[in-house]
Order: sequence, then C-alpha cells, then structure tokens
Amino acid sequence: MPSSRVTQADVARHAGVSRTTVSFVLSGREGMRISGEARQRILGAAQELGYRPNLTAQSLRTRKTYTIGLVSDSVASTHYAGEMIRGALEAALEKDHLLYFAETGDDPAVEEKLLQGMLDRQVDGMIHAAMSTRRSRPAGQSGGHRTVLLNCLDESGEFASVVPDEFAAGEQAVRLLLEAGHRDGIHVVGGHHFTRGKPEGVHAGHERMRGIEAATAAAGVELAGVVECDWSEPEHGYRATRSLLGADPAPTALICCNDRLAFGAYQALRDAGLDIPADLSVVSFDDSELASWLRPALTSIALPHHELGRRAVSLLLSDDLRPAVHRIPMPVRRRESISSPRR
Amino acid sequence: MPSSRVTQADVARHAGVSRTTVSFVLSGREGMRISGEARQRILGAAQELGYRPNLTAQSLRTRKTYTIGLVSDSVASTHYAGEMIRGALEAALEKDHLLYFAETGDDPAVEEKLLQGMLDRQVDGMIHAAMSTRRSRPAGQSGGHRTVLLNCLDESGEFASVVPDEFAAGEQAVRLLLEAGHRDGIHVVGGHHFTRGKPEGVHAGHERMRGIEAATAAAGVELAGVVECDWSEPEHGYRATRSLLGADPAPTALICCNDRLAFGAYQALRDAGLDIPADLSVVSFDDSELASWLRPALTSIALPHHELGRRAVSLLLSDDLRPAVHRIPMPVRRRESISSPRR
DNA sequence: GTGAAAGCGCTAACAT
DNA sequence: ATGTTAGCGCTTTCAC
Repeated sequence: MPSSRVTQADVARHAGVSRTTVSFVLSGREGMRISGEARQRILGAAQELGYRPNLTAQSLRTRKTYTIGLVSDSVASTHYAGEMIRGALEAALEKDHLLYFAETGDDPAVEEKLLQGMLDRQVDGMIHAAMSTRRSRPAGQSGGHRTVLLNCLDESGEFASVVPDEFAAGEQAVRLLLEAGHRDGIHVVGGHHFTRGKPEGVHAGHERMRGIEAATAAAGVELAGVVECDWSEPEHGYRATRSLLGADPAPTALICCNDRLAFGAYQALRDAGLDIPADLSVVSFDDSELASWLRPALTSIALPHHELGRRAVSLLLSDDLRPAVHRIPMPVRRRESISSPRR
Repeated sequence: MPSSRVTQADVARHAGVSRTTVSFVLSGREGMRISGEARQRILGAAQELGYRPNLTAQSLRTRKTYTIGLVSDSVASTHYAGEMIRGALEAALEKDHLLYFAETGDDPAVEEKLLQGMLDRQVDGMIHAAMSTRRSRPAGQSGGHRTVLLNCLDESGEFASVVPDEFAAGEQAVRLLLEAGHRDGIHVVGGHHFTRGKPEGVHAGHERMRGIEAATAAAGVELAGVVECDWSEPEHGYRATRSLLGADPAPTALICCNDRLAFGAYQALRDAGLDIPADLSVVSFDDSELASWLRPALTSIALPHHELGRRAVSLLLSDDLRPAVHRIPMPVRRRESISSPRR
C-alpha cells in the first residue's frame, strides 16, 4: 500500500471547494446541481493530481466492496477447468467486481480459513466451486451472506447452484451413436466410476449413465456392456478396453466416460490392430484438449466450463438468488471418431 | 456484505469495557497490561457474539490489507500452469494473505482496468504473470507499489522477476542423450519457434536452444538438425518429425521443445513403424500430464510451475525486493523414452 | 489498568 | 448550488 496517495481532500483543496462537492462530482451523482465551472475545476484537479479513489474507504461507508470470493477444492487436478475461472472472471469484470480466488485442497481447516478471510474482507458474495461435480456444502454457517455453488450440489437445497447437464449429455452420446446406425454393440468404458477407492462412484458417472440408459431404453436398444473403472488416467481406459474386446455381442462402439479414458481406449484399439472409426466408433465426454489432439480427432461432449463460471457469477450478482439448480447444456463437439458400424 | 455484523463496540458493551480495551485484547497486543479478568470477559463476549473483525475497516487504519493481486495474460491457454497459481496461493495463505486473481487476455485496456482495480483496493503488492516466458512490462506507472514479475522478464530491469531456468534445461536435455550414448543423430523438433506468425521466435525457444547448443559444443558433438515449427499443437510436431525422418545423419534421438510436439512426434514415429525408444529416443520439455500418459512414458524436463508461483509470492512478501532475475531449476522427470542408440 | 478522543478516506444527511 | 457534520469499524496516542 503506497503511503502517500492523493485523497479527495487534496483534490478539494486544489480546486478550492469542499470535500463533499468533490465526492459528488467524482462519484458522478446526478441531481446535485453543481456548477459546471466547479465540476471542471474538480475534474481538472483530480486529473492533474492523479487522484484515485480508495475503495476500501469507500466500501467501509457503503458496505459494498465490489469483490467476490471464489473458493474451489482443487483446480490443478483437472486442469482444463481453468476455463471455469476465466468465465467467472469475465462476468465479474463486466460488473466491475474483482475476484478473490483460492483453493482448499480438500482440507476443511483451510476451507474455513479462506472463507473467513474473504468474509472478514467483506466480499459481496461467495462462490463455492468443486472441480468434480458432487454433493458438497459450504463450510460453516453460510447463512447471511450470498452464496452460489459452482459445479456441485448440496444436500440441503438451500443454495443456488450451477452444474453441467450430465444427464442430457449421456442421452446425447447414445443418440450420436444411434444416428450413425449402431445398435447392439455399444459398450461403456468408465461407467459410474465404481472402484475400490470410491465404491459409491462419482456424481457425473451416475448422471451420465442414467442418461445413457434412458436413451438406449427409449430406442429399444440394449447396452452391450459397461466396464466400471477409475476415470483418472488413460491407463484405466486402456485396460478396460482390452477387457471388452472379445465380448459378445462384438463391440461396434465405445462410450468413454471422459477423454482420458478415450485416450487409453485409442491406445488399446491400436495395439489390437483396430481402426477408429472404421472398426470401432468412439464417443467421449469433457472435450479437453486431448480430444482435438488425438488422431482421429475425438468426438466429445463438452463440459461447458466457461459458461458455468459465467453463470455462477452473474447469478451471484443478480437480484434473484433463489435456491435452484441451474443445469447448463453440454455441447457436442463432432469430430472424426464416429462412423457407421461395419456390417 | 451482511449488514449486521457484530463490531468491537458490541463486544465492549457486552463485556462492560471500552472499545479500546477490546481492540487491545483482540489484536493480542502485549505490554498493554489488561487485567486477566477483563481479558476473559472480552474473549468470552467475542466468542459468544460470534465477533469477526472487519478487515476493510482495520486496513483503512493500518494501511495494510493483507491482500495481493495476481494478474496474468492467460491461464487457459496453457492449462497446466494452474499449478503456478496454486503455488502462489499456497505461499500467500501461509502468510495470511488473500489473492485477487485476474486475467487480461492480452488486452491492454483490460490490464489497465484490473491493475487499477487492485491498486484502488489497496493491495499490498502485485504479481504480473505471463504464461509464456517473454519480455513484458507491467502497464502504467508501476512506480510506488511493490511488484514482481512471474514467468516473464522486463526490458528495463527495474523489477524482480522469477523465471524457469530454460538455458540449463536445454543443456540438461542434451546431457540425458549423451549419457545414453547418442552423438551424431540428435535432432531438435521445434527450435526457436521461428514461424510466419512469430518470426522472432519465443523466449523459451531461444534459451533452450542456447542451452542445447552449449551442451553439444561442450561435448564436441554436432546437432544433426533443427526443424523450426510452431509449438502449439501436436500436429506441428507430427509434420516436423515426418520431415526429418529421412535425414542424414540418420536420427537416433529427438529433442522436442515441448510435450505437445513430442506427442505429435510419437504419432509420426508410430506411423513410420518406428519404435520408441528402441529405434529412436525422445526427450521433451514442460512435463505436462501428457508426458506420463504417453506410451512409452515420456522423459521430460519440467516447468517448475508450482515453485515459480511460490517464489514470486514469497519474494513479494519478503523484505528484500530488489530488482533481480531469479532462475528456478527445471527438474528432469526420467521415464521410458530414452535408451542407447541402435548401432 | 483502562478510557476518551482523534483520525484513516470516504459518503450522505442536513444546513445553508 | 455548496459546505458542515457525523459517522462506517477500527487503531493508537495520551490522559487518568
């Protein structure tokens, strides 16, 4: 904090008016009928002296800081989620707000400290984000201050939340395959993410699977198989894919629960001498950078990170902040990994 | 901002003492000889009422906000750089500071607005980050306030900056290959990033190439070739690699200027029926997630993002903030993509 | 040992 | 049309 900033008092002295008049002019308040001459002197003095308002002083008076806090569990684990923060930033900036950003690393003590730190600094609102959509609730008594949940849901239903429409995405994945003519050979790689470490699976897994099952049922098609596995590394997708290659009915298409699994599937299919999409079609979720880097480029249903971030902030700053779940559509990125099944 | 927070005055009233005494007790000032009894009453009242200090009021008085600003050009373009922010966050939190985070998207008007916004909110210091190491200078007159440059250099030499030691990394890449026995077949993919769009190349390119050349020269070895190309997509690495496959002397090893190029190289080598590392060794820079996902896993020299972020903040918050360039070592991640050349 | 009072930079009634 | 005055919640000097 530079010690010697120019204050309104300095400007007033320079312009030969009172501090009040300066305040009125500089905050651009209408109806206070200031003489055009005085206003010019003030504006000139402010300019000349390089006056900048002290926003901490201002907000002490107005009880509004034009800042919001965004705390997430971890942004580094799924890197492309940086887009989410970008979206939030963009929306905040449009409304002249600045963003405190921090991560808890899933440590409740850190979370508490961060939340308090932001609240003590009088943020106008808080966004509580999680990088994997799941149930979660803000620490402490979040009563009293404005909060929106980003990419996560709470049990109590007392908060507004913004999440991707995973269910619709699951349906969409199936629809892409059906359109291409696939019916009996559709396998899922990843499933609910039922694993030793996470026997209950992950939220996105449940929703995507529900969507997948709803869409197949609606078309009178039966899923040929679901291999449950960890979604975190291509390696798991590799193994899962190998395990289903001899299955009956013979696989004609793979729905991979994310791009990393799809990457692993690509490696497994290549090792098995299979061509994508001639021998097998692949569709995936997330649309990380990987999807466009793979050869053939991977058709993937995108996590709308940017939009999620934007919406959370604009909701927080809007005036109807009612508890409600806002589901953001997941757009399809059509590329080259789907074709008609060989017959 | 919740309108009805408990203030020190409330606590004082509740405890039957003056606001002054409350301030002394709550800020834990020694030597102010308060009776143990009064102190207990105050602490009790604060606890009971759920008192929390209003840090904006406090900092108006103390001229210290315990906040710092971090503005970067773009974090989304190189996603794994989220680690940098994480490192910064970690160091800030350790010293009880909160972080304003924002991005300019390379728009000078936005940059100016963000910088002013943070300064007007009386941040204790600013970090000016760029996601690709390059020459850059903070907008406006940054005189007066504390600043450190993160992952970028300035022309003027008036700021402290923290950057990766790209030169040493270049040397290291060569050394890894020499150790494995390579000599005359070492090709570089990427080079200085001399392209139509960026005829001057990129800073990391120049530094890595200087290191590569220094290390080969020191060993009396001549580089077999350098293919200049764009570093942004695997596709470019693919094409560059194909173009050098027939070269003379025959390539035995590839130094790829980043992991994306290496990914492209992998695809090209596979298409050419070549095995890594039996036929060709590959070493790369950055150590993004890709490096561990590839098969065989890619040996890469890591960008120390986390450490860069940490160091920038602890430098900013330290008391010797002299203009100086702090070069952070880039650690080698040894994996499976290097072996001895076939003879 | 404790309290009164001033002031950080700003806004906003209320007076002129 | 402009100035006076009283805070916002906190720290800090000085007096009792």
